[in-house]
Amino acid sequence: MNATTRPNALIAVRERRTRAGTQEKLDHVLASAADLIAEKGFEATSMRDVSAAVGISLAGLYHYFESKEELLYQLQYRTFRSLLETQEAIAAQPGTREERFRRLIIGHLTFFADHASEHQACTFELKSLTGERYETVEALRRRYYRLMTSVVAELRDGGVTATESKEARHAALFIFGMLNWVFMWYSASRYGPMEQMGEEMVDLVLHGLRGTGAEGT
Amino acid sequence: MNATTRPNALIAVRERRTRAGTQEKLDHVLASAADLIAEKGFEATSMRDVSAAVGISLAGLYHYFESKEELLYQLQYRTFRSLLETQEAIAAQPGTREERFRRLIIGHLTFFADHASEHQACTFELKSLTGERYETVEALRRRYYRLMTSVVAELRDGGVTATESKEARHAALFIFGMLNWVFMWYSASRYGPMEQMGEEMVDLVLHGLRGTGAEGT
DNA sequence: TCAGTGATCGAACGTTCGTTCGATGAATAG
DNA sequence: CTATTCATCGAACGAACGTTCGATCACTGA
Repeated sequence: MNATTRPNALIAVRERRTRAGTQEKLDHVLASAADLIAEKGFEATSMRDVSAAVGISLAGLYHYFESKEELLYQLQYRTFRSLLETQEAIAAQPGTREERFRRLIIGHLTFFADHASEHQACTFELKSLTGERYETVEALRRRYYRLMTSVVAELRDGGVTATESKEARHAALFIFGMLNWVFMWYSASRYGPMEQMGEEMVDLVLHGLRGTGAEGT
Repeated sequence: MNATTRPNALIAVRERRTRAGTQEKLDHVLASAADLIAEKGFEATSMRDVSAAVGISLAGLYHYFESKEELLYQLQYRTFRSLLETQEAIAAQPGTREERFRRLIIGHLTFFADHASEHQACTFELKSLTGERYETVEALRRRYYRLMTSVVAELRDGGVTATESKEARHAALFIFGMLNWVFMWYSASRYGPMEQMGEEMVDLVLHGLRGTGAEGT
């Protein structure tokens, strides 16, 4: 049972003893790496770039991550894990279907507005992970997709069908496109707070382009 | 006036005399490169990969493209140019606002369904271009954005306002998200023809999640 | 106090990368 | 027919990459 080759060691990487402050430094490395990856892409970001940005030596970086892919895996895994916790808590709160949908949309947007670099690194570097690491992150992603799809299907199908309709599942995928594409162009200074962006998106999805007119100038 | 350093030589690369079949081979190289870039990403795709996939030598590749970035530029420029021609022709055809909107949505989806690799290379490798090459492609992208936004604004604002409303511009960006995200998960065998996907998307955008109910099972 | 180990480092290894060079067929214009 | 240009190639260059190694410090538990 070797620690480096044990197949299920992906999650419990930090189980061995560490000195105080090590976890914080690891988080700092991941945050800096996310910024670099968001700016230049994962392949174009070298371990030397990361080591320079975070202020430790190249060899020292390998004390925290056994490989470059492991670094990206940790980044994606922690981000999705945190998003899922946040959104599942939001989905569990009481309220009408519309209210739950609205809270999830705004929850997604505000979460990634606070983690813009992580969003880029998670969205555009999907296939930079391989094998078990890819599957583990993909499982999280699927779980999040199912959460959102169930809420969309409640809205579209009226909560009367046992299984989601094909159109509802497609609509959920369309909505994911809106949610994630926002970060291709959004900036708070040009577009105002993300919460209002979420309100506009909810209005579009609930009522269509002609809308209720309630949000007019 | 050196051909390699002249600033405006980006478009008219093929102005010098070529032998018969050269243009076809150039297109073939770009198509193969698009497949590789879509599969592995631009940075991870080496010139050696491209040369092997297309069956010419590494040095021979540099007869067609002066650099790796020029190859990506040609790929993106030609793709957007072709998309713009197609969609501007569609937008010019007669019909109601709803019909024009529907034709453009389906036009976008079917164009990239036929050019899936090019879509990935154009969407996820934006910032792999630099300087003038980036600006040239970005100008095409903006032109396409304005075309779509004007049609969305006609629908949302009822064609009565001289300038597009903020909400209409945001809605157009949301719709771009749907349109482009489709290719993250779409496959014809699992989801059926892209035309129907477009119909469902148009219904969602026009009437919202509760919709008209006309497309029910 | 002192062994053990967590944390960090400079230097190097082997590989792959984008690009260039000089040479050689193959087509074409005069 | 011949000079020119297009098209193609093998080989190489220098740089950058991910990763490893062995050696130090600096804590920490007994």
